[in-house]
Amino acid sequence: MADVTLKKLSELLNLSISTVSRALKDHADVSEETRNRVKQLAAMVDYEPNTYAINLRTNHSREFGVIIPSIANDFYQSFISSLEEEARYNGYSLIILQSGDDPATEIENLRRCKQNRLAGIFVSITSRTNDLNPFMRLVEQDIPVIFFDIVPAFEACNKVCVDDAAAAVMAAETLIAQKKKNILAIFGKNQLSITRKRLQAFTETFNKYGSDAQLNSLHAGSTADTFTLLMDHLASPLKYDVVFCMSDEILIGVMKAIQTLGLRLPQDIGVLAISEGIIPTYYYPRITYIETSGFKLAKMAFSRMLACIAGSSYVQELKSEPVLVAGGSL
Amino acid sequence: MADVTLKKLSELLNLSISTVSRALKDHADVSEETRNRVKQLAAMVDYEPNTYAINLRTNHSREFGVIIPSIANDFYQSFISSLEEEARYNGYSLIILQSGDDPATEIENLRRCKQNRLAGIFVSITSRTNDLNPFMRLVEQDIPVIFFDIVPAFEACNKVCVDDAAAAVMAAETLIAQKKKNILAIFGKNQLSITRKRLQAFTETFNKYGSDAQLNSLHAGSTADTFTLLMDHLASPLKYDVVFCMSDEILIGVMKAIQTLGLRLPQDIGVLAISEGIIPTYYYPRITYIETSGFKLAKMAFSRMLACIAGSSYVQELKSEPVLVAGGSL
DNA sequence: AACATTTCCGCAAACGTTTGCGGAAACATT
DNA sequence: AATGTTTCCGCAAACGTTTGCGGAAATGTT
Repeated sequence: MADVTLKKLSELLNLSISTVSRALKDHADVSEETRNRVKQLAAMVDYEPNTYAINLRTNHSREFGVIIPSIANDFYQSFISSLEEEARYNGYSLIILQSGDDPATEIENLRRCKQNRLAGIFVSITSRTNDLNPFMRLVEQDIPVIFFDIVPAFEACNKVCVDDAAAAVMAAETLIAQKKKNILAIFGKNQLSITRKRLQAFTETFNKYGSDAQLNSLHAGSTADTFTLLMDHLASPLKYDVVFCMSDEILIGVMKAIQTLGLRLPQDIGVLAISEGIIPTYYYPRITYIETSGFKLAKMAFSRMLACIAGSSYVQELKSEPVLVAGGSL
Repeated sequence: MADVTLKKLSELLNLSISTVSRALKDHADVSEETRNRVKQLAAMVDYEPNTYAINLRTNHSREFGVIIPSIANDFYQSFISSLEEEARYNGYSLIILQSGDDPATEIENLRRCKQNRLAGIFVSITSRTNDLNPFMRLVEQDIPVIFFDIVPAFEACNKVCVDDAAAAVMAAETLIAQKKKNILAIFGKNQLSITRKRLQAFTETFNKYGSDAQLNSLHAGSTADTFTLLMDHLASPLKYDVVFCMSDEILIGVMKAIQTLGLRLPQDIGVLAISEGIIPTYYYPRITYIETSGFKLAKMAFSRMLACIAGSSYVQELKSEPVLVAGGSL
């Protein structure tokens, strides 16, 4: 029952191994009749090609590596979910490796990818990664590397990421269009590049439109930070008509405060967020947000990967366009 | 630069391939001196064994398959995160395959695992899976299969899952200890086995303790269902002093209603849930919940897998004990 | 000094595929 | 009828590793 190989098939059919192999892949060098005989028997005995042998012979596999800081994150969750679908549809599999935001583990994961001779690697670097050489060395060995989400700032490499500036611009424009006049905007840690990009684009947009809105931009390092900050700033008398949240983490803190204070959306105050799209559905009414979902990003990353495998050698930097998803919080 | 093999090493060292191979794995048949020479050169030229060849030769790989309905789920997220850590620590990798709650895709994924000759498979079956034979066939081919979370009801197989009954009992006991008298309990779809187990254990516990609490148990199919149901049942005059939520999905709907109605935790009403542990932290105060986290489950599943690979042939059914995590909602 | 034992290493087969090449048979063209 | 062309198939090498076996040299035992 166990392992049926090309050899066994060839013996049963009085053919050579080569002919059986070619027949199974519809090679023109074998007659239609023989092809059918072979395929029929193969189906009957449930022949399955030995992937180990194929990999060795062809010197490549149909597996991609995915290196991320942690899978426990809404963004990576949607990204991987979408990427896996694409991969499966194209006959590839995904190997997941978490770096736990530790550069050393990241290097170790990279080594494993190389050792397993994966067909390509998708990687979202840790916040503390500063040596990109190990990644570049893979590229030199013809293993395509696609950076996504958190990508190196300067290096010439394939990058696929959210258009942070565009998302922030869209947020600002939405608030301006809604004629909000007293805006409390909460951003993440100042040293993160994502924070700087979003903050800059956000404020610049208000200037560009010559808006007369009062804009108060604050930073919060975590959900808990945001909560205490907001409990203070949203205390009555209420000075704001809307709160803008740069990320899901912040949105959660803001909503905790709003609930605790008994404020109601959208009558008492409006809320607009930049979000992966999961958290906003947890509230009633649903939060209006600018989507930076991993789904689209994954499809872009995957098609870029296929292009690389097909031989595209130049590098490319792709950005996914944000989309406004209307809820009832504005 | 590219591919350095045993052959190249052997030529550089004037040794045979076999000796080099053995030296690298500290085989006793090669002298200490030679071993060191070999290892030194190998390190210098950055030799990396060809995994394809090793797999073919040894006829097994260090990769596990993980088949789940969808990765976009808090439970699977924590499960996989934890499982990947364990695997990596033990030199294994994880291949993720989503079935999209479609039995046909599930079979296809299973076929791919078999074809890729993975070392073992972790699987959480879809809600519509009823033919377990394809899985059993893998077991016969000496590929261990560990079912987790959603497991087959009757078949003799390795199962690792949450102790649904124990979690429900703990929930009931908590409510009784808190002397709650008017309980609104929301459960999921009645046809799901998880619902039946939790509902039964929950109500039986109240009977067992001879509680005089008023218990109203309702079913809701989704978050939206729960919301509309609760908007009705929690309308004033408020008849309940606590709401019990069987799952995260239900908790979200309940909280939406509570927020919309402007009820405050825990003064106006209490909330207790059975949860994966993420959602309860999204609210203020944090929701008190019975944890059924995937972390512990993953560790149990992995060690069971290792036992299977080591030759343990009997099947085992493991349950993870739930834990009460106190928040401020009771 | 003769023999037995240990130490160390190489030969070669095997794992299951893919594929370049060559060749026999069948067919088509003069 | 002789030649060129096409159709169909098999031989054998190659991918890089592991490992049983055998054997030469070194060491130990009478």
